[in-house]
Amino acid sequence: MLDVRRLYLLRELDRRGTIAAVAEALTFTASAVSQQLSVLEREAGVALLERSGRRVILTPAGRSLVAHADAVLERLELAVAELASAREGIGGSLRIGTFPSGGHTIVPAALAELAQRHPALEPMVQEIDSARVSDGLRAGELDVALVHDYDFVPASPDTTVDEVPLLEEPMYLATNTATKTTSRGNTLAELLGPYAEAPWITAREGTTGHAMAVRACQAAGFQPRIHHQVNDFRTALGLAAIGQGAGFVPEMATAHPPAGVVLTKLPLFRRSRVAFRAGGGTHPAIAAFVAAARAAVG
Amino acid sequence: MLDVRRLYLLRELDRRGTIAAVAEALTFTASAVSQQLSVLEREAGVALLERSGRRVILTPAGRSLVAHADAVLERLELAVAELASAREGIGGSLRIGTFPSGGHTIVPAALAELAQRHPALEPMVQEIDSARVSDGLRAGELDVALVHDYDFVPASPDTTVDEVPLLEEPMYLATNTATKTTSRGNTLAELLGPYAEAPWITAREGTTGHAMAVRACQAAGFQPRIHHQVNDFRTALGLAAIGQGAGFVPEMATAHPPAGVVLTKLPLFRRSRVAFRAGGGTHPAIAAFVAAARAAVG
DNA sequence: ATCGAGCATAAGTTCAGCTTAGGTATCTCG
DNA sequence: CGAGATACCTAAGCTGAACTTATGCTCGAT
Repeated sequence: MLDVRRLYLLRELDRRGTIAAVAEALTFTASAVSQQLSVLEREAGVALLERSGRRVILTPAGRSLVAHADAVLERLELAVAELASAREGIGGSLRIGTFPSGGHTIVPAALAELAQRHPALEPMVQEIDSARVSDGLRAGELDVALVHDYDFVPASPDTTVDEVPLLEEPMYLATNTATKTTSRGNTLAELLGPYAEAPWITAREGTTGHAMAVRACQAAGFQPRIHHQVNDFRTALGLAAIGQGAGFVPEMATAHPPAGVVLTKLPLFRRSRVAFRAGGGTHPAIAAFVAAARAAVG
Repeated sequence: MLDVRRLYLLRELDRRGTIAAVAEALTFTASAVSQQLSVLEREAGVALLERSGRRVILTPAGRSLVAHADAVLERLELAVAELASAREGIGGSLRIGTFPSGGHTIVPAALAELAQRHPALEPMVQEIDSARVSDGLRAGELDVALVHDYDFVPASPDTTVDEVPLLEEPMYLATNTATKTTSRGNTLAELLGPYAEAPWITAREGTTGHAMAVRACQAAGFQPRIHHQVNDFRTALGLAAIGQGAGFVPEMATAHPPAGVVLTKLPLFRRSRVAFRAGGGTHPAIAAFVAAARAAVG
């Protein structure tokens, strides 16, 4: 019988790219991971890895084995969820990951609801970059996470993670009274066009928020001149208010804008979702969090 | 992560009924099995077993966990099959189980075919009672097996075993020239009725062949007086030939009947199939055996 | 009553799987 | 182009999980 722990290592290698990264994530030494993968390969009787420069890559056989590993681990997750729901009551710790603006808004409301309904549950919140959520879930560092994506920046599909939609909110263009121009229409190009030469305020490079801003401007026909890179939407609004440029903010951040800001609703959306390990959706603590998060967004 | 080896033990306990039987089948001590199941139960956080007299039975939670174990192990079997097909060539040992009359006829023909096509494959044949085939497959003592069932004796469905049909053959009533009566019809009752008071030759008590004979006679309206219990159809034909009674034989055994035997085709069928572990159907050696067996039965 | 079957627990043993240590090949950068 | 960093592998030693052995307890059959 194939050892599922070794299949798990193979899967992590596929996702993380190097043995060293797998070892680091699972707090082993690289040697241990290498040895276990060697054993797996010997048992398989087929080459699963091959060296490529100083790293290793999976052979086709290795990749198809990862697909089986995904299926097996998903089913095990389902079994764990069922056992958890068989235990009476919801309790224990629940590790929650969230993107920063989710932390401000959805999370406190959801946690208040959750604490009231399930006092034995100990939520542990942790801000995390959306791109690292999948790794965190697989490694067991997180049980559930709030994630989002934008138009123009589709999330890459990931079979190891299940997601339930939470919220779809329009993005707003934040400018100020001085720079505001009367728009001639309400397509994205018409709304953004007047700011083709303006300085822009975006999220930090490498984030999906940044990519969304760039691609939205490109779709409107220009390359934005980015002056400010801040992840905090309140800061972005503050900069826009004092005429430092134009920026994108989600509806969630528009509740109490600073004086002088002008907000224009855009035909551009951000979708927030709750993510968890594939098969984990029936886990009572996760299901309770999902329910609380949905209640929190109304 | 749940340990799949422990889930495997739980599944075997569900199938075999006692910890001692599981231990015996897997060549462990009962103590080892008991300890591992205790650990599984502790990890699960739910009662999986409860004592019932001097044995243990699975709780509902335990049984539902077994269902997950079935799914996981089936997927692992699929992975193993795929790895085997990725290895170039078909070789290694293939453990074949067969019921006795299959051993006479189908198996030699199939093995000749198999040896010609795949000389590196080492078939290992073993006669085995059909009732024990499922256990043997799960325990890895067998890779593939010829099994059969009869009308009136349906095989109990088993999710851990996949089967492909091989042959459906009519059963024959074997009598001799002296005792033969002219039948007035061709329903089972009409054909068997004249022998209601005759002595009968059946397979040994506890086999499906025995159960079939009894139930067929009951369906024809009488309780057979069983004088001889032999599993070997040649022997049964020999007894019938010398006027020792009436018996049932499958078409497969009617090729060269002894002198004096009268064979009457009955509206009663025996179905032969090839069985293997669920998920194992794509294993190249198993697929090759299935193909050879189908070729052998024409 | 007695005995065997079945399971659990305690204690001792063994080996799979880990770390440490050291070596090789590859990539990067001054 | 040489030095250092990175990534992996192998050898050797160590540790704990999982096994066996030994023992006791309970239940059911004779």
